[in-house]
Amino acid sequence: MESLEQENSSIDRKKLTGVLIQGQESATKLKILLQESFSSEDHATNSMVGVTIEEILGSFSRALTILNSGKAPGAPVDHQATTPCSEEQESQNSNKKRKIQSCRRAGYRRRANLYSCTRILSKTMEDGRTWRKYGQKDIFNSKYPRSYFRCTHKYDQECQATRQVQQSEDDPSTYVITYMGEHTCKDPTISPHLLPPSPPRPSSIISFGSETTTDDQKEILFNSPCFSALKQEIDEEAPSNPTPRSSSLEFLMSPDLEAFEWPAPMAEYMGIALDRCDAMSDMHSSNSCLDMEINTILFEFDDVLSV
DNA sequence: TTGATTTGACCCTT
DNA sequence: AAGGGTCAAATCAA
Repeated sequence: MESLEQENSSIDRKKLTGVLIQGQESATKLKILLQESFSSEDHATNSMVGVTIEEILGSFSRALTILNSGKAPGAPVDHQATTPCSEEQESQNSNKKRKIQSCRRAGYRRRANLYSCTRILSKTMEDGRTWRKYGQKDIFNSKYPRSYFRCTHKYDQECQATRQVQQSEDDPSTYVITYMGEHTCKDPTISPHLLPPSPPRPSSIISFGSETTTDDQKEILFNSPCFSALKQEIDEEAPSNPTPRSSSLEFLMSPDLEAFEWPAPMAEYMGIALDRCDAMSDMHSSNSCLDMEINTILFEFDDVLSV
């Protein structure tokens, strides 16, 4: 009985590893294709695509590492690290400005890059979410300090999303925003209908090379309010130009994608797609499977769209 | 050991 | 009073 389960688990693991490796190869190929296809004058897009691809590949690598080491990704750390809390210091320090509890870090566990992270460039720090700033730090060899934000609903809804915001050194009017973790909260201040309408734009941003998806379906996906909103900030630089400045894949991978209220089946499948993107990683080989991986995602979209 | 990240107390603004 | 920003210190990863 138990051995059967173990055997199944082993098979699943092999399958999963195979899928991840395939995805890794696909992402590598995607990177090469994107490098070739984007014109060299569009530096912003090029750099964002590059960053995004590196993130995909990094995620793949981590997923494989985790899989091979037998650890569950994002497994909750042991927050109640048992150290009993002594209270002696507080009263002694009562006339100091800040009281220090001897056990204040008992549950503190720095995240070891287990969560997906996505970096974007934006002219504004606003993203429709409510954040609480919890720290700021001057970064070594960096002109500008880095600000640390957590989701306002971290405690009331146990939302794990955080972000770091830092002014770009190249362009101080631009913020480099790194999102980590995913919003699990339902923020009542977010409402899709508040988002601006999306202008018409070409039906596909990236040619996915899929025979299973029609241009109309791509149009639905990438002209949806979700994608429009996600690219809103980046497009602000050129609001009159309906041509997207960065790849739809990037928006597909934005953690804030979850912030939007997808129709139920779509939400489910977007979750899958996001997971897949998140599961890709470090590039070491380049092979053939781009179409397969992307097709897989689109195939799932097809399922949704045909619902 | 160093630099980055997170915590929690304190203070300010609304 | 509640919520958010600041800051020193604790903690962690490299």
